[in-house]
Amino acid sequence: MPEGHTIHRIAKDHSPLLVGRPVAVSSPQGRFAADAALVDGVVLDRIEPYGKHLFYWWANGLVGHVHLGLFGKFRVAAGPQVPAVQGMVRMRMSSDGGTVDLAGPTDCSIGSADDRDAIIGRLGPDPLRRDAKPADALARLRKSAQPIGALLLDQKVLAGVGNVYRAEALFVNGINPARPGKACTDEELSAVWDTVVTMLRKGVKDNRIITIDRKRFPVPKGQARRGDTTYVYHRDVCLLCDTPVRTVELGGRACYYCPTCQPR
DNA sequence: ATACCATGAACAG
DNA sequence: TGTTCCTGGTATC
Repeated sequence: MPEGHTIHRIAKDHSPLLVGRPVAVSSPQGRFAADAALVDGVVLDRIEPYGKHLFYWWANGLVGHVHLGLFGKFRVAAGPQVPAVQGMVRMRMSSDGGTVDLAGPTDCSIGSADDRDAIIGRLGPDPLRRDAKPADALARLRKSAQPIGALLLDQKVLAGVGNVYRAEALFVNGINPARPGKACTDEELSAVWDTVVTMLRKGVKDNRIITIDRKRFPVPKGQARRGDTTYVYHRDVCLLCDTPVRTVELGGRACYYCPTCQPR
């Protein structure tokens, strides 16, 4: 399930299978069929990740857009053998390097480079991109009266953070999610940005979300269980202090936090 | 067999 | 603010 790290990892993993080759593009499920025909058999030049979005640069000048949303998933089969379709496959991309199937995306469409620019124009900086300018995100956080928990989910502020990383990034910085952005210090806000960069990069590397850093926050003996991956997200009690975790609805979703470690 | 839930976001009003 | 859409895994009957 996708936050920004998933998207960057997908671009990394799928590129060697598809980029630089002609790709057969189809839509077994049907809804992408008309668009698929626009790029069927065309060489794929690049897969570009930005925040939670993927862009497919085709050699004929068209640019595909995929947004996984909450349910979107890829299935990959390396090698030239094309596997049988399983389940609802909106888009299938197949080359002699491998086959990639996409199911359940919020968006899967073919457009122009201008369409791609328009989408990115609506997004804040992506902490995973080298060209990211944190100043843009920090300025928005600093001036907003909105709760920081809502701001971190807002893709116009910064692109790629989802419900897990927002909770965890606020936790390790001891910030209550309901605190307005403008009530945070510059130091706190830049620490949050740095945390998000570190966490997302680790997510790309691990190909999953593990935010626990035992060097930074030693976990009390007996508190940790095998398989723990977060401090507060989706937990009953705080990993560090055992206080019951609470949630507050922010940005339309439940934000997990520890009332002890993140006082108001 | 059915209900419900999930790391998301666009759109209506 | 509420509604809608996308899929599949797990829980519940």
